[in-house]
Amino acid sequence: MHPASVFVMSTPGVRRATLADVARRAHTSVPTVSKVLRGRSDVSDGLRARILEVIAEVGYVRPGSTTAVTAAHPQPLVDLVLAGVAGSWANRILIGVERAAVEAGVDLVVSVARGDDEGWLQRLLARDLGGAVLALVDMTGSRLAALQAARVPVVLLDPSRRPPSGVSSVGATNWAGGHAAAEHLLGLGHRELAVIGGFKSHLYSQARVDGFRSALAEVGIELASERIGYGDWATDDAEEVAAGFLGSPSRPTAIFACSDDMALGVYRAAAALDLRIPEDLSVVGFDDLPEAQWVSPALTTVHQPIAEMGEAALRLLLRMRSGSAAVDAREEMATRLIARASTAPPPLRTSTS
Amino acid sequence: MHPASVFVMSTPGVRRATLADVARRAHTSVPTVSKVLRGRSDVSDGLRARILEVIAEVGYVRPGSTTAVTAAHPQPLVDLVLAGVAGSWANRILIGVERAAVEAGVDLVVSVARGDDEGWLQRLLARDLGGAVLALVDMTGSRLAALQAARVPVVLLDPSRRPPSGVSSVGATNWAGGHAAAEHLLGLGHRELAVIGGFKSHLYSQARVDGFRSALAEVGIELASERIGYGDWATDDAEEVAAGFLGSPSRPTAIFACSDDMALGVYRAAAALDLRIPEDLSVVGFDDLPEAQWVSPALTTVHQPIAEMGEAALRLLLRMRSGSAAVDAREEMATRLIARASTAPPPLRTSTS
DNA sequence: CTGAAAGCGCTTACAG
DNA sequence: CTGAAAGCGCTTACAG
Repeated sequence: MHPASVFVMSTPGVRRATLADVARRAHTSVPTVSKVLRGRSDVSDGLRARILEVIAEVGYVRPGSTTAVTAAHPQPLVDLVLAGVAGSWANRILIGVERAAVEAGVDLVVSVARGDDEGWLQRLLARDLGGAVLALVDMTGSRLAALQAARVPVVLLDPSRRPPSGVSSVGATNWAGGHAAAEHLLGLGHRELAVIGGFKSHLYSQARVDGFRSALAEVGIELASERIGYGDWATDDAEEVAAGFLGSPSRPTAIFACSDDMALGVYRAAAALDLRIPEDLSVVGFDDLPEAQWVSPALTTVHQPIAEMGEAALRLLLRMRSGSAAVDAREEMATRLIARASTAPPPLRTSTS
Repeated sequence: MHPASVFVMSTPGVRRATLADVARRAHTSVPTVSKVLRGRSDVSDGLRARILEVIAEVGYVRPGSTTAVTAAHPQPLVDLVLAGVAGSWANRILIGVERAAVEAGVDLVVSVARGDDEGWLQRLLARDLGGAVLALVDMTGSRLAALQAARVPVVLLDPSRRPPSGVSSVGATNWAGGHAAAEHLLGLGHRELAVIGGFKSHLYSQARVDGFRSALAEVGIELASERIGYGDWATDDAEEVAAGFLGSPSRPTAIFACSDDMALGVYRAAAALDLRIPEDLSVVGFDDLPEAQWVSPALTTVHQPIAEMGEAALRLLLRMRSGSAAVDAREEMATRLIARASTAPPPLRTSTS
């Protein structure tokens, strides 16, 4: 770097360059730089060239210029794109992202992407923003490509599929969460366990089921395929799957549902068979939605730090933008089991296996 | 072209007004005018009003403002400023405002204003956006003044105090809601009623209490002053007030709490005295938060269409911006009583009054 | 609260 | 050509 850079005390980007900065680095005076900027002819070609060079170097922009307002926002905008803004999941994401945005002094543009609507993408590209956190369930390759081509830094928040290389993401420790659910049930004495996963193609479904299975394997329990079911993440579907488990002769004493919504389906299936929770059946969910505290009995579940994931996503984005983080980072926030009233030791059985 | 030149077109041939011009005409100093423009609070209301008048009169525009740029290329951004982003109230506002924004094809910048932090205001003024919906509990006159001086259209969402003239707002029919609560309880046969309001200075508290009182007066029941209490909108404070009502010899058979949070305080006070709801005591809340459905017994409450208020606020803002709505409009969205399990006919009494 | 004073970033007029 | 000096519009820090 040029030795004269010693004069540029503050970090570039924090303080906007002034005419004085340019003058100093070009070894000339402020009035002369002003002349160059105003297109006056009474400046020698050599000096003008040197000044123009420095102007480009330090990124000087005239106050009030269009570039100044559009490109050099003192506080840039960052996008948060959500599949919807209603619901606890979206709200907690927003809480976290907003918290980090306030802290960093950036403003947040919140867009909603519904189905095939690409209005948000067009507007985002038109605005030429500082970056985007995408909390979309379904992020197609073409949309990502458009963002990459426009050099918009992007972080995927809890993507359902493995992101393409070169795309950063933030998620939760799903495997560890499934593992913790199994350990909790094993610790209570359960040996007859079943699991209900979500869509098989979803990363977090696979990871939760795998973590659960691994913990069982560690104590020598093989999870039979009849004890693994899959739902569509929603209550109704899980109710059917649970009914299948509970209606079989080798009824499990505990079920791990990979979402709280699905755990509620297990509640319903148990109620239909007059099985009491937790006396006859223990249930563990995943997510820790607000409902988990309200339902009766209160649901033991694996807490996902959703707001913290949002916070981490925005921070990662800002680090990527400033060049201090790789563009294909992956961060995972820790999950933890919250023991409530839906789990207890298994009922005593007449026949011991 | 200098952006400001577009604005100068409105007064051709005339030198652009400066702070000094404004100061002179307002018989004050340049620093004071500067303060008003930046939304600082340390200017007296009278002086601020005079300065704002002169600013409008001479058509002063902040240099470097993007007014011209925005006029040439309307950036479809609108601000939503919230006191916080967590909680059901904020979330429902956001849902409504976002819905209307998507519909209108504008993007939403969500800012959080915490206490005395004025970062959001500085950023908003720097961006010079298409307008702002302010869902702040506490909107000081100095901040509004800065927005008015910058010609940013503004709509206050459910303001706690009557907005100054020239400022639009959207609220709920609070008086009608209090009236409906009373009618519901009267219809069940209650004659011994009490009410718990929120902060006396809050518009919506006064209106709810007044509506309640009016409905009683219509059937010839005078609400005694011992039957009117005030809390701070929160559960704890309301519990104390309710304990006072319920501990008195002339115990009411029904209590109307002006917020759901306060209604939960009534629940607690009743539980502490072994009073059953609704057999011994009927309770009506206000807001219809999600909790109202989850608590036991489910709370009868006055529903506030919060998302719809958000929607209305953004629509009003866009109409104001396009000139098809007055800048001092007031819209009220209808509340409605949702009867659940916390209200029933009053208990039979041995002594009839 | 109010505004005099100092300061900042830029422009203008002009001496060399 | 070049840049010191004066000036302009605005902001900030602070005395009263």
